Amino acid sequence: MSDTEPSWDFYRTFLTVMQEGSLSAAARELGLTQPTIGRHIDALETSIGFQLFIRSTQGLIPTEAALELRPHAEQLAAKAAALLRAASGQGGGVRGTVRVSASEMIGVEVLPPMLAALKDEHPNLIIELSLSDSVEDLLRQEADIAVRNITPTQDALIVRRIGNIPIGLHAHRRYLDKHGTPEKLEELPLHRTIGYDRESAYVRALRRSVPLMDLMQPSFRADSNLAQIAAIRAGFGIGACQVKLAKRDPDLVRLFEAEFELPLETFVVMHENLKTTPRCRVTFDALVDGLLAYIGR
Amino acid sequence: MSDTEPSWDFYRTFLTVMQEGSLSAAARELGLTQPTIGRHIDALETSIGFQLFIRSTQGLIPTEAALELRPHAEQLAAKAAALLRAASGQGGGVRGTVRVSASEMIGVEVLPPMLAALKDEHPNLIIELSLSDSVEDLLRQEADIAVRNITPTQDALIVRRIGNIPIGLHAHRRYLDKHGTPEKLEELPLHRTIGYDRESAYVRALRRSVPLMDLMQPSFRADSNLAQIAAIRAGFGIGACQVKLAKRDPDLVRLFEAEFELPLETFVVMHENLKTTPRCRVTFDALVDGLLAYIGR
DNA sequence: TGTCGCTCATGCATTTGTGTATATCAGATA
DNA sequence: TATCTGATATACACAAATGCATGAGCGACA
Repeated sequence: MSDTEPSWDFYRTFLTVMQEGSLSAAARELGLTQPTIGRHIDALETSIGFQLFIRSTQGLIPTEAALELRPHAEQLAAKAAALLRAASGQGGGVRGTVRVSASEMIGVEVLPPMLAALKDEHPNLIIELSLSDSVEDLLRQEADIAVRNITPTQDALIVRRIGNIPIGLHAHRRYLDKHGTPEKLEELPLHRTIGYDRESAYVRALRRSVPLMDLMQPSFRADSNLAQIAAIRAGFGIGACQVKLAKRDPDLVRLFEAEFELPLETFVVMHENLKTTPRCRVTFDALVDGLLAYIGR
Repeated sequence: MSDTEPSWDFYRTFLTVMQEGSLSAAARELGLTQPTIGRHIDALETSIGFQLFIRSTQGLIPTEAALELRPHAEQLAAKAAALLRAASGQGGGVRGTVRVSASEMIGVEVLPPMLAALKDEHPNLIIELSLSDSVEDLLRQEADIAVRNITPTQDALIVRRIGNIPIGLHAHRRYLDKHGTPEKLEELPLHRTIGYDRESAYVRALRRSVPLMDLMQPSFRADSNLAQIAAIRAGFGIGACQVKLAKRDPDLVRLFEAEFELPLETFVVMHENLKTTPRCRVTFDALVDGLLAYIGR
């Protein structure tokens, strides 16, 4: 065990090897060569005093220790990326990289036009969009700004409440023509429905507020809201999706408009430290304005 | 502006230069030479595309940009240190480095015997003690375990409430012999008292709960509780300190035992991810047990 | 079985980075 | 003014890290 601190570059190499699964793949990723990567890992291992990988001819198998160090290396990488983003914003005016995190649905269906307009206004702005629902993004600085659907509990965050995005039950006209349009909620179990795959916290909360959900045995299960809306559009059956999104397609029919509507609370969140940073400031404002317009105030 | 990501080692060099104020000092700190440090900074500057320091013959003056990047580099360093601590704990059993954060008072007067006993029990444990009251330590992983006096609001933390450490007014017998012992609280303004220098959040809360405090114009002001207790011990005047600590010195007299007692809530806090880590687990337990014993259950 | 594609390991030439030594400048002190 | 101590910058030699080329092992597939 050497007494001197290992090069921080070794941590990056280590993480890349963990992510890619082999020295060669990590080398391609980092723009280095496989022998170099191998030597980095060797050096890191001797430095910390234990083995990180079991070498095999079909790749590297991480040891327990390596698995335990991985999250640390990921956080390190997140910080390094955040530093680089901060650096990219230097030089006056609105410039540099801003990283936005949003759910798949919001990120794919709702944000793009807003971000496009923002880019038109600020040509020097580079926008990264990370599709994730993790609440910890901002604190780990994996993103600068997040669009979230639950109240952020953490301090040190600037939270702007947008309002409720209405969720309704929808089906494609083609499906309804073939299988009939349910008149009463009780008929729902007789229909092909689209639901969640795993029992996430959100789904459990949903079950509590809508007891009816328990009766439904979805014939199409997907955790991805995007996959769900794709299934609705494909005429697979009846599913829940944002009312505003469904309205864009004239062939999507809303069902039980009076009886069924879930509110999806929406927030735009940013770390307090970034509020004076021009690139984050304008992006935050643009998202707030855009989303307010989207829900129709 | 180069397109390739700078070496993470450059970040470490940058931070050290910021901390030390010169290339030469940073070189000594890092065990490298001044030309090497200079080249690192050069490389980092060309990589991010703007100047970080204005060179002068008596050191380096950081630019605005450098000042803005510094906190990012510090967080990066904290993460790197946390990774290394995690690595130090590998290998089975209780081993490696654990970093404890506590207030000056607790860290100097209360913890040392507990930590000594802990070390006796686990010889392979290396204990780092960081004296700080910052609440963000744990989230930034600047420490593994913290002893705090306010309720931690953040999620993802394991919080163990210890109880209240009683704070009382005390003076040295020598002072009382010379200036008399106040009989009523109203006499306090006539005495030499010891108080806080700046209006911290804690002091404001204290003022609210003890209106009398407003009448006192401390003749000795210090933010450091250690300095305050030192002043009490030196017979400077009347000040507040932990009752348990005062009891250790037979010449310290408690005043207004019936009328004045502030509770100092105490918690031991750890990040949830560390609860399965042996070195953190045993240290957490030792601190909880030790502090419970200290307040006398 | 032979070949292709992937992997890691190793020897060697080259590039890159580092250290040593030195020059230069600014400020404090006698 | 002379001197000492701190700082950065630069030239040059050396050490260290990297890339290249190659060898060898394993699995998929024809």
